[in-house]
Amino acid sequence: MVNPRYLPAETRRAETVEAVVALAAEQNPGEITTAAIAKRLGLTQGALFRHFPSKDAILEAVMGWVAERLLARVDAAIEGAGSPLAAMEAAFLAHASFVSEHPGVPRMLFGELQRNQDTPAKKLVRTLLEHYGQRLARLVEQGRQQGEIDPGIDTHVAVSGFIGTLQGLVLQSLLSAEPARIRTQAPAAFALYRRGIGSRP
Amino acid sequence: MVNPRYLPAETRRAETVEAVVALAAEQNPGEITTAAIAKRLGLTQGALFRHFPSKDAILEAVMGWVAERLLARVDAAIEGAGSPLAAMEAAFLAHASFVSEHPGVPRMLFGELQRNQDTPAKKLVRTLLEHYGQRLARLVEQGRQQGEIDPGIDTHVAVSGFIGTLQGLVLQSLLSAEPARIRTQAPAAFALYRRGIGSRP
DNA sequence: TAAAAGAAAGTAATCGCTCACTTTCTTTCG
DNA sequence: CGAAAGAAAGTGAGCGATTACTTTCTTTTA
Repeated sequence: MVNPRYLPAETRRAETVEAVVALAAEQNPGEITTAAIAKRLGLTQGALFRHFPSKDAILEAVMGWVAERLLARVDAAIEGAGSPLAAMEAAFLAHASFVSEHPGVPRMLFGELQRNQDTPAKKLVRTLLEHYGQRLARLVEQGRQQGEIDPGIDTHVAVSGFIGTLQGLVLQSLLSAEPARIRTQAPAAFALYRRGIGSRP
Repeated sequence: MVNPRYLPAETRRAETVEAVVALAAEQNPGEITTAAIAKRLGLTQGALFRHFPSKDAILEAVMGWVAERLLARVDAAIEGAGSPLAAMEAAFLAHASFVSEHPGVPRMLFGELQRNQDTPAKKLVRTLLEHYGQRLARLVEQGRQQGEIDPGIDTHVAVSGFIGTLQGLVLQSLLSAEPARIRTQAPAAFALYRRGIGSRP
């Protein structure tokens, strides 16, 4: 946070996004003000509007940042795995790791989904979850074909359970105020989920 | 919402709480204003403060309402079940049913947990989840002793998974904007969870 | 190449608006 | 009638956004 002033616009926008992500880890995302963002950047509040036309545009940029980073890490994890079920585990752990590093992210996503208006930021979240769900659904079907996943398991239920299991970890970390727990408890949580969907010998 | 004016204070307070719960189903709980609550009651905004000293006091009353009702229904479901695992299923379905009727409730709980300040309402949510977790943990241990639940399953992980599975349904309903889905998909979701924790023959 | 010109980035004050809460007066009902 | 409940109007604080101006960086040109 010890940045030089008069940064080029693109750099400033990137730092703004990261400032919001950091702030969301410390306080209710819905209560983040433009003044708080500016203070973290060492700027005045009005300066933000040189780089973003509105506060919603800032949130939109943040959601784009999240979607890009999260999907990239999940995709990388999937790619390196040897089987569908192993890919799901790798994705689960990568996601947990990402959320552990950025504890404000799931709260922002959830908070954005709750808004009644259909903001561009909200649309970004929906497409993110859509793409995420598609990847998972593909893995579930592959796993079923290869005999790793029980044929009686419905794909949609399996996907919902995957995300729910992660969300359970997020909720726990919200209660304990220890984001690191998401990462440490992730393997055990996935093991439980794996028992649920896995085929039986 | 076609109420007579000049209700006794206690009745008015109860209606206020229900109005907030109803509003939370339609819009972001964090953006519910006292003016919106009053409008739903057919009152002027200032009249609310005849019955509650502050907005936070209203939220606190709402959380108390939720805790009482939810735990009562979950407890009733548990009591009527024949085995620990059956009790968990009954609790799961009762919870899903409750949330289906009051879709704003999980969003309010989650939103309240996110606040940085330690409001009385937030404390109520924490104790609610604590009590809930205790009931579940007891059932898990009983189930393990009776051979219904796999001895290798960690109690804490099982509890977190239970709540997470529910949270997954909530998230899905948030995306589809169909609260009824929580109820209809609940049996399949619990079946998946049950496979995860159940003992194997 | 160095000074001038212009573009880009930031400041500080302020505006319009919304919100939670207060105050004063009025209505209802036992 | 008197106490409780509500209406109506108002207060002050905080918010996002705008504006006029200043500072810094970049490009042009004699």
